Amino acid sequence: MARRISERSDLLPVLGEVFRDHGFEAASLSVIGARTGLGKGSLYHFFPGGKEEMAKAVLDEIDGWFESEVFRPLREGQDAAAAVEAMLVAVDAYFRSGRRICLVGALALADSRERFSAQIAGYFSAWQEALAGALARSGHADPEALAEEILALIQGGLVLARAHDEAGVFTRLLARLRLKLRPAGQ
Amino acid sequence: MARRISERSDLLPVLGEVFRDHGFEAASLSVIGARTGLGKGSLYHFFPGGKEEMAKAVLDEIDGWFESEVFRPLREGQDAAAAVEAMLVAVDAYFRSGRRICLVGALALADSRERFSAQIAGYFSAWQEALAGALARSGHADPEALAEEILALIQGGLVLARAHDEAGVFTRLLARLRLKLRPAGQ
DNA sequence: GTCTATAGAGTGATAGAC
DNA sequence: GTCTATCACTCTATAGAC
Repeated sequence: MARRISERSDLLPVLGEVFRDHGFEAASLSVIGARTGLGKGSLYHFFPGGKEEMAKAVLDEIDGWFESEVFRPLREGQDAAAAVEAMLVAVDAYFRSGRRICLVGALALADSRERFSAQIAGYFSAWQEALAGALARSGHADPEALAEEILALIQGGLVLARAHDEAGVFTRLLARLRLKLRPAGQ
Repeated sequence: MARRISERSDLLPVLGEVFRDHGFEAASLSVIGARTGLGKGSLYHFFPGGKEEMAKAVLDEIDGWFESEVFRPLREGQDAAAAVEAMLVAVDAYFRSGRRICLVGALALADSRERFSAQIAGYFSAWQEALAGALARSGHADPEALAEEILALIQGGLVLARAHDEAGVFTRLLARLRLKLRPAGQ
């Protein structure tokens, strides 16, 4: 019974992809076991709270990634317009130009939404506030509404890309968004 | 064994709400039975193909509703700008100003997506083509891209409204969209 | 008798918890 | 691995309309 070096934090990216692929309900412990290479015993050792604890840990990890790679740069970037552009680059990379869905958005629409409502709402609120701040600093009018619109475009773009199974939709929407943001930026 | 008058078409709205509330996977036959007031016998009598046939029938009904209430008016409306405005009114009513999610969009993000991919893609394609036509007739530049953007805003707005459990997001996005569409309209 | 709508016990498979 | 609950689904049995 070899003791394969597994750490909770190593499991989170795999769990994230499993939940993205199947959703929370349909991600069964056997699928999770197959993808992680761990038995149910090990999974419950790392996550005594079961699937719910797994999903919460994944959401925390996602929130942490966006906090350091997206939200904080938006808040602290000297050049606000450049920070917004950097956000678009990071978002395009993270969502693989529309080939990867947003787990937080998907959970918001799912049956299990209430279990994670605090984390879901927190993620979008933090994003919107950080983005609105950067938009305000770069001279855009009504930055809160514009930030809301940009978040909706991103989430809707991911829905449409998945619906058509064609990532181009997402790329086109981001390109149009860039054009719209440019005039005020320089 | 009283013979209560049930028709397949009467069940579809209820089934639609069950799938909206729980998603396809998590909508169990016992939940469906409880909400419809029918036993498994009746459900399998109306839908021999089980849950999958139920969902496909619901998607067909949704597509039919949008076809007659949204897509056809967009295609055939004499005043194209008024037809687009009428679409926004119909969409706001259908999604209860953001309190009701789009089942088609939710399925696009779900595990079961592949079973319904043709219907999902068809719904969004028909919508986008009809909308792009009306936008072109009312004088908008790049109508395909604008139609794509409007669809993404609607879908993203529904995600955000659900994420924040606050329908106001959706209403605000629609209001902003109206402002953006007005200049070219008159 | 036939057809349609109904009810629900019973099937094997599989779920998540531990 | 073991547990119990629940899953989707099958099947038999009904009642009433024709």
